[in-house]
Amino acid sequence: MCPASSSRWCPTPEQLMTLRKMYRNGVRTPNASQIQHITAHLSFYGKIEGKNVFYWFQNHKTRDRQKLRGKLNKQLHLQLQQQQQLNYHHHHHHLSQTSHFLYDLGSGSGSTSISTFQLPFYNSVGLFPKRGAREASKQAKNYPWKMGKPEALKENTMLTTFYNEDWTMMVDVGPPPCCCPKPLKTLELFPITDRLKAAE
Amino acid sequence: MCPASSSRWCPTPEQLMTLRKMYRNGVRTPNASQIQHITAHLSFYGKIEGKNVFYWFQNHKTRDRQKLRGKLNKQLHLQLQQQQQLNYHHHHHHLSQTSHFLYDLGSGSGSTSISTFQLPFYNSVGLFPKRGAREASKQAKNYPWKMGKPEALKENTMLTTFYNEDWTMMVDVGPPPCCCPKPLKTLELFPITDRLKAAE
DNA sequence: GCAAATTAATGATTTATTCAAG
DNA sequence: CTTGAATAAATCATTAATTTGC
Repeated sequence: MCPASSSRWCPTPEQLMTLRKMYRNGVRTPNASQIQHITAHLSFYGKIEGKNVFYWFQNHKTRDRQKLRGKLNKQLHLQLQQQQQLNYHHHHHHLSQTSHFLYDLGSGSGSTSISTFQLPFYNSVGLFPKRGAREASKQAKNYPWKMGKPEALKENTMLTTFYNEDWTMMVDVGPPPCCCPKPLKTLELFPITDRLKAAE
Repeated sequence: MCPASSSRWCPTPEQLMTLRKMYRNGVRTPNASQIQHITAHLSFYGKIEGKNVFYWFQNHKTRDRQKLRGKLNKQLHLQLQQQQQLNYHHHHHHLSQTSHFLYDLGSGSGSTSISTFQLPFYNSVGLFPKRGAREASKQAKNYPWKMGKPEALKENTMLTTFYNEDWTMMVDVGPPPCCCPKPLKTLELFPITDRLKAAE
């Protein structure tokens, strides 16, 4: 165990047990006060500093999340594959019909219980007089997701490669007024300005 | 997860990852065109509709704000507490050497020649050049665990019995409004009035 | 059995974010 | 637009587990 001249804290079993227990009980990011308490009391079992406690919770929380995420990913892997295959078929099925598939997926791929166009929006807006006229009018329009088909996308046949960092950036920035300058598959659609902040 | 017959959208990990990334990159309220893009491309990873994207951003934005607000409130409380503690420390700095080992272990064990007592998060990061950052940062940064030694503990001679389930729970749950039924020493320092969750 | 070598855990730092206040 | 405050994610670095060759 920790060499006498260790440069880092080595929790004793008791300390570890205690920290874990606290974690289980919901402690995640103890504040300074709590850290002090914990440190003070754990110091009974061995050398320990406040920062050790601080770091321990940080790391434990993070790694717990990671572990969980990994699990979920694995669990979803099968379903994912299935979905992807479905999508693949779906895409291929419609591919011959050119532009249709894209927005079809967008608004119709789901069970689409709803006949599309009523809903939620009205809830949030119409019911609340609070909203200013400006917002109301803004939302009075069709919901965003009901829009027409994005023509620019219809020609994209390489989804697998299309989705990438650049695309993300592009979408992030928000659409510049002009449309695709170059009709190439991915990047050309959106002249990437460096500004990441989209206008609100 | 999502049962095949689920009535609501269950984002796949890839979808979630992508959405989060876009959020991080600044997307907040994508317009219809953007939603179409996003939906179309995310549909590659699984079933998804435009409204899902729309709602996701709505909800994420809202919840992010809520979370932040909560955090800020907490921090306010913290700052106050810490200030109080600082004052306390200044007044009682040399009170007793008896159980010195306790807090000494807590904050003075390492090189840590830091003079403690600086307000946490009085962070002057960036003032220090990259190299030697290790040493420098030790002094430059202030973290919650940099707070003063818990003087209150100095007089606590019953750690063995004090540290128990109850204490753990106390720290975990966060302090109930009422103060300790048992006036133990350590508790006095932190009149934990705070429900960790402050008023909105 | 036992160390050197290698790998897995995990402690400690640094970096990149977030929203909103100024 | 910039900055404040505080992470949480990513990364670095050291310790513990373990494997391996003898």
